[in-house]
Amino acid sequence: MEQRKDGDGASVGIRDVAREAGMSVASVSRALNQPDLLSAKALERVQDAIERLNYIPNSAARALSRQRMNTIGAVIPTLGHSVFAAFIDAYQSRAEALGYRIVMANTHFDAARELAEVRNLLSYGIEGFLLAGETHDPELHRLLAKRRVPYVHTSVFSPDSPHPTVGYDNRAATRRVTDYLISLGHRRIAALPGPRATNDRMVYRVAGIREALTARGLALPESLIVERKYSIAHARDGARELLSRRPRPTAIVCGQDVLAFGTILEAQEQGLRVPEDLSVTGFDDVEFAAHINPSLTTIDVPVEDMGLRAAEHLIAQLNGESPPRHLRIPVDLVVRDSTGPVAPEG
Amino acid sequence: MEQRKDGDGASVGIRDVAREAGMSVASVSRALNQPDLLSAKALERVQDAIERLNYIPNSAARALSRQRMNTIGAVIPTLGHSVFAAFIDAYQSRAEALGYRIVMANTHFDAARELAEVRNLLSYGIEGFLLAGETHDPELHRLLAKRRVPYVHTSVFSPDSPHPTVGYDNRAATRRVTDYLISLGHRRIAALPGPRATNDRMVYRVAGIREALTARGLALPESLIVERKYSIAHARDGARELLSRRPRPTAIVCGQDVLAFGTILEAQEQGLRVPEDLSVTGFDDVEFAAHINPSLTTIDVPVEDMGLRAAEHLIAQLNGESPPRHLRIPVDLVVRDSTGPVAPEG
DNA sequence: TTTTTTCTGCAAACCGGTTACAGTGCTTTC
DNA sequence: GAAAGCACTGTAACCGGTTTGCAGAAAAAA
Repeated sequence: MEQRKDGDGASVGIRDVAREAGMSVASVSRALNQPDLLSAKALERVQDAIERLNYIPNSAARALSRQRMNTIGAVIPTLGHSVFAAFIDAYQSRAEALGYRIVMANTHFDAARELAEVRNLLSYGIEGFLLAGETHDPELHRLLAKRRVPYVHTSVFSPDSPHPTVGYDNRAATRRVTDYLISLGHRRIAALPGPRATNDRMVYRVAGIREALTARGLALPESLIVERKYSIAHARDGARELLSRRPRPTAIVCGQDVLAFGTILEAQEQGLRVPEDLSVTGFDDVEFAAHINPSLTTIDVPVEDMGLRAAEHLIAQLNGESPPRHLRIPVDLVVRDSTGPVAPEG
Repeated sequence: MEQRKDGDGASVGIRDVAREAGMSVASVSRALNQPDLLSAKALERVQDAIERLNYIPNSAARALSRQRMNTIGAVIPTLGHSVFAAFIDAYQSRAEALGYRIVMANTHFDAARELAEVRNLLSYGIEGFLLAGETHDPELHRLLAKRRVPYVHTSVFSPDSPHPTVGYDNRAATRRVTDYLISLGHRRIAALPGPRATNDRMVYRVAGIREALTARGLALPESLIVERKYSIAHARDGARELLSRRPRPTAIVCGQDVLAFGTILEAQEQGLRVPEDLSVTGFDDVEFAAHINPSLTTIDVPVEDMGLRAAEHLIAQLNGESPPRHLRIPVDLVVRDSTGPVAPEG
């Protein structure tokens, strides 16, 4: 068949190394994979030969033979959101420390695209998947189940789900925020989540707000829920809409810090004081949250820790261990200056 | 040898598909790779069989046989900086559209770690590398050259470099910013870059400031250069140091938007008005730059475009084409409200 | 020196696609 | 009607490590 082969000895194979070292291919392979089985001097001879020839094993051949790639996937909406970026950064670092490589795919909040990506990565030999959230095309889980490929849903904690989760309880988090606002005297509370159709965390976060309100006999009417994409400009637009409602809400619970930042800017532009005239809360506690003016009351999510745990969870599964199916990452309400008591009725 | 094999028909091979379709493996392979060579009905029979068996080709085998992985790497400092995240996001999207996958590695601004990562990814069969900046361990280039693996330096544009670059001229960018400040009457201009030892872009940016000043007979004394890591808190600390110099600088050119944000906050905390008492500039034009108060004068870097171009550049090389060795990504000075004329000497 | 123990080599069969080369059947042309 | 041409399709070698069971060798222990 005559495969392409560089003339310059660019491709050195294990057989070449064996010849150079004056040993068998078996020994070379053993030197690489089970060095304990070799005598010290044999090992050294092999390593010298490897060095001399600048041999780098062909990992496709290795993967084919071993039936493992030592690679796990990260299938997330987008790196454009700092929360995901920091999350994946930690995931990657931990995975690497454990001997795994990361292949990344972005879904851009599109379930069909997510399925296609997973299929693509499966064919690539990916051995485990990190998925964002827990709402996915059912075909996706069917695929993974059929191939027995481990996976973990992240940014959610759902102890009753049959699917492993490593994350936090989104509903409880916004319930807590809302409870806090209620305790400050707020009664007319609005929600500014991200698009719920493509992000189940946002569904839960809105549900949490509603639960807290309902528990106190209050309501979250549809007119006080406005969805906007995750940008400051979109957020301002959404805030404008909410602030035009009459009576005006005294607090807005945002699904994310960027949305909250936009909301504060819009309120200030309209001459409203935050928090005196309007309380605003965020979610995630990104870096700027503590530094904007007023500083943002938000939910702190330890994304680095979550990324690290997700990697460990997946790799434990790959090693045949059975880590706890669900891992809760604790989140905290961080009270800063964007929330305050409701102003006395004017 | 008895390889591990799931009993549940989890691993369907091309031979199984061939059997199911009643055709040869060659035909199945052709159906996947050169469908034109097959008759319509044959193609359909194969596709049906693939569907029925839920066949996903094993890409390790494919890579072994084809001698290509269709995978390129992204070796960057960290995803924690939104600029890199957006950059890689675009890179990944474009690469995927062109049939390539991305494997990521973070160096955390450590050259030794970078070399190790590249070695690691080479053994993985990575066919091309995106590298951040142009200062790297010489061994790295030796390795890549020996194996004839294409690569591209990004975020820099160096037409005289022997190494391909896709990026912008950092020096010219800060020269422009500084010229602008000088035109506003500023004479005592300070620099707040990120750590230069681990980031050559910062070296160039400082050089650009100095060049502009020197051209007007002004100077950038070492006492007016303070390096700080990329966080708001570190930036505030650095700004505090610069603002304690006497006479106080009237403008601070920051190496990055986050640093500029911190500088503005610190100035405001000290009771200085921006831009009346102090002009501040950033670099990158991240999302918040337009929205903070005052909005930030900065250099707009089209990172998405750069990511896309980097992917195209690399893949063109892989296809045996010879793209222009150096590609300049245009950057723009965006004048906003954080800069203004220097106050009349009080 | 003898008996163990510890290494090392051998040679071939994998892993699962790809593809050069050799058909096969069917239509076209003289 | 035979030869030639064409469009498909099948066979089997190959990519480059890994593994294996046992035999032979070297080193360590007795």
